[in-house]
Amino acid sequence: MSEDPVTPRGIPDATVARLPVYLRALSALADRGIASVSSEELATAAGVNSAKLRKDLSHLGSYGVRGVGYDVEFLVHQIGRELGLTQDWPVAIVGIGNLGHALAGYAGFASKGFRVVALFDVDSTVVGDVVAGLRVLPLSDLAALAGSEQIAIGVVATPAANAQDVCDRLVAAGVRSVLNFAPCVLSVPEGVDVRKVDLSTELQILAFHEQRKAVRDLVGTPVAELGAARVARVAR
Amino acid sequence: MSEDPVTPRGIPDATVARLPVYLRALSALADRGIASVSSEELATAAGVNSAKLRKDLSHLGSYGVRGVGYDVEFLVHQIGRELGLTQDWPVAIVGIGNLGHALAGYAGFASKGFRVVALFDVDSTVVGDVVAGLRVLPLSDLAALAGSEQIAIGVVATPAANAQDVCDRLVAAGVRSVLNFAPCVLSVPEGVDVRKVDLSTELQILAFHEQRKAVRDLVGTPVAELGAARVARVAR
DNA sequence: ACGACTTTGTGCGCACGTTCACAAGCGCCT
DNA sequence: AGGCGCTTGTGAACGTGCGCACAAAGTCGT
Repeated sequence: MSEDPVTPRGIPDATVARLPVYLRALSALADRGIASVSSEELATAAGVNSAKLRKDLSHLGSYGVRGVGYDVEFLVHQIGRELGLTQDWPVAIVGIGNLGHALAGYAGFASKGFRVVALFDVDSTVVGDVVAGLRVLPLSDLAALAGSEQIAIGVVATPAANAQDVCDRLVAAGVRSVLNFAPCVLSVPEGVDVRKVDLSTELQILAFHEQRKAVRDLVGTPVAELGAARVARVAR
Repeated sequence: MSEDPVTPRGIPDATVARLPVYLRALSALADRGIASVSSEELATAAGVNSAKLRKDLSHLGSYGVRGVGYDVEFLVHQIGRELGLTQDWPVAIVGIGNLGHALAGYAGFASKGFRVVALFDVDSTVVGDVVAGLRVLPLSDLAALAGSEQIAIGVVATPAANAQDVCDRLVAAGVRSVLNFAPCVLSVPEGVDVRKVDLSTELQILAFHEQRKAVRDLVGTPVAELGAARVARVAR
């Protein structure tokens, strides 16, 4: 539901997820004055396999010259256009706590055409403050913004308890792309995209692997059955 | 390189990535006093397919009673143990800017056994400040911490330019799990895990889909070839 | 005590993503 | 001008993950 395995007749999701990485690597190369790059070099810079990189880029079109490589400047432009970075994306942040503050002030937003245009919070002690040059508005003002300036992307930086309510209001205000920092699942109607950024989840995944490594070290076996955890399963 | 497609002889990566979500949903149920839950209910709460949920859980063992469901309390314990949440994970945060501040004060850390034990920064105007009850140490003190208290997880919250250097120092200090918030790829030796949390990337992915939706709306065609972007490709 | 109902655990087919390996294509050097 | 070397673009094989659908297994009612 509300999730396409592949962008219809277009670029695979896995590829789309990597394009920003390529773009950043290319930008870095451009800053260093490098005009041309081979798939091998770019792949190393982006931390991926060169064949994967080439297949990814081939989805955009046949840019790139055999025997030479890719024109850095040109590729930056093409990827940027494909990602929709030529236009300006108005962003609203809801929840101006610690994280919301940090997000509002994050320089990485502006550099790629994302413009924070509104900040919201329920807490009346925060409303009215000026953060990163913007006055924090009460959450009730969100509905009004639907008519005036359209918001493309809504960022949810509230506690989990309020996240669904905030999300619903964003959707009601016409937002169809939500970036969720709250540790919870958001349910949205068809046609609305949600992406989750979850600190706690990432840490737990790291902890899992860390635990694996610790056990491996103790046992000294390179790839050992973990015992303890699944005695019952082995015994079945 | 340095990335296992599947945890050897163990739980698939895709499953591990979902376990924290299940855990959170289960904790919420437990808080509401619910003792038992079916795969269907839990799957809905976690936003996944029920068959997928059952298969995921089956990797941990055969907990769950046919005709009844899963014992919430017990499952919380099992998933927690599998993720290594029964132990305490010492975390160090490097880069106490806007984001570092927010991370240091993030309550979600403590709740799952992650304990922030040290804060570092290069900036001498920040060093010495007390953030979230911890004194910010100079980056040069990082090496010393390797001997005394072992750090399990290092969080990189610096600008991209410093990230690789910081990461190298963390690894040198014995850290084998890194959570990277800097918008860049980190290269690490074998045996070290890196997970990336990237604002800008997430926004760009949302922008891509948003652009697709905008084009679809304009054209009115449900699943249309996008033209413009790939005329050259069609003509081949 | 037995049968009907419910829910788990999983075998199987399918689609997606990744990687290898190579043919096609382009520039450069002689 | 022609061949040689380099790099792209992609066909094909492989592995992984996902979801359906069903048998196994346990509970509850009578």
